[in-house]
Amino acid sequence: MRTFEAVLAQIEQRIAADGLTVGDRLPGERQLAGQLQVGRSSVREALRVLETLGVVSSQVGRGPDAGAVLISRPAGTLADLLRLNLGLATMSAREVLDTRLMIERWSAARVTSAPPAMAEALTAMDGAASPEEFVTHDIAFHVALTDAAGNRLLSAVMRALRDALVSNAVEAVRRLGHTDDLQSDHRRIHTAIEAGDADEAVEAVTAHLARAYEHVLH
Amino acid sequence: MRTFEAVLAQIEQRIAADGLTVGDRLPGERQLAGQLQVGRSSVREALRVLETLGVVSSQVGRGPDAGAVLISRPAGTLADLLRLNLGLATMSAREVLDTRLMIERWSAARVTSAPPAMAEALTAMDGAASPEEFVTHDIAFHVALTDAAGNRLLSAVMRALRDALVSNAVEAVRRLGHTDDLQSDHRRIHTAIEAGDADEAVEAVTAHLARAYEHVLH
DNA sequence: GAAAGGTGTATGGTCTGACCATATTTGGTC
DNA sequence: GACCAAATATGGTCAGACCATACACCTTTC
Repeated sequence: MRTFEAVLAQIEQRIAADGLTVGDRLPGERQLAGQLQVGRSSVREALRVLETLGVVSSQVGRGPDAGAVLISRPAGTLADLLRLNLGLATMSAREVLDTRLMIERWSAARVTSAPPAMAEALTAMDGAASPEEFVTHDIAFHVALTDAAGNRLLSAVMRALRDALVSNAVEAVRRLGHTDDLQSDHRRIHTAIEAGDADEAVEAVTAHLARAYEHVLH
Repeated sequence: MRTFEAVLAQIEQRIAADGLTVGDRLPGERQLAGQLQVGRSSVREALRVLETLGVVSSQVGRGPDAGAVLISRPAGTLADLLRLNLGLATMSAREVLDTRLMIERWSAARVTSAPPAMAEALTAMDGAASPEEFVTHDIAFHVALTDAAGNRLLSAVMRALRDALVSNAVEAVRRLGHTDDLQSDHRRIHTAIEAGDADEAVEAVTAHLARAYEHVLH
């Protein structure tokens, strides 16, 4: 086992044993290296791994907030994961989009009321001047839908999908030229959720994404 | 921007520009450091990030296979992500299990034929002597179901969920004492898929996981 | 006493150079 | 041709140094 992996295991074990939680600080790199009898570079590589996994955040300087602080932000890691694996062609855009459809259908079937963020995104989309702006609010609409389902893991995945596909979406809207159909889809989804009609909400989401797929794929 | 982040961006840009794919090699750490005019430690931290994301694998020694080779193994990263975030209590076991239910329902609705791996896991479960052994084959059964749906992203997520929850599952089976009900569920799922009855397959998966949930949660 | 400013210091970030273990390549030897 | 030893390129690790940053602390000033 490489040294930094042993450090990783030690840190993880300490988090569990000491009951550390979000906001708590880890010892400094030099102190950690001394305690574990390893070089500072090995500690740094372990911390880099934890940072990549969205578990710690390093702050320079001095004071209560300096050093490696425990956080929990899996969305960024997921986004990197999707982006790089899409780049290596071991995942297709089709698979990513199908996953999104699955999550949104699941969410639409479970939300009991439309969150304010959905209505806000809806009105903001009306005034969108550019494809970029439209996609920004469109994404906010769909993320709000997922958030309303109350599953933080799915919310994180949805945000990652968003980041991985935003450029495709902007390009698709640009090719499409207009957003009237997409907008009416949005209103249909919103209305169904506000009415508490889960089946209609699922159907509306499915129809909306099917329409969008035609323009995103290829 | 930190130096290693710039290195990261450069490497990613190079992968895209040169059309590198799985199996291709990156330059050595020293050579990369020289090309980018940075220290070797910065290159190493960047490579550590890529390794964490399941995109490169480093081999020591000399020869065609030595050095940083491009791979694509997102499952390990996802497993680490879930395990650490479960440890920090920003995700609950309930949310993870609901995600699994969603994926398995989605998969059950789409598979057209049961893969051989499902039948194998089914017969292996009959002879399982310990909870550990039973869970091993149970997992193989469910992973095979997801694999049959043909979405590599979902397969990777399913494998990550498996790794994150295997200890919970073993404990649940131990408490339960017997696996008769779970086994009959498995046969029902398998039969439904072989018969091509998607609705029945989804219903069987839902009932099976609902039963399992009672013993895993709390 | 309070405000302002300067100094000290602990932190992460980076670089350099060295050494080790490993695994292949190379070249010599029988 | 087969075998063995040396050279070499690779990642892995360590030690030490220096930098930029941001807070802590003390001094000065009013």
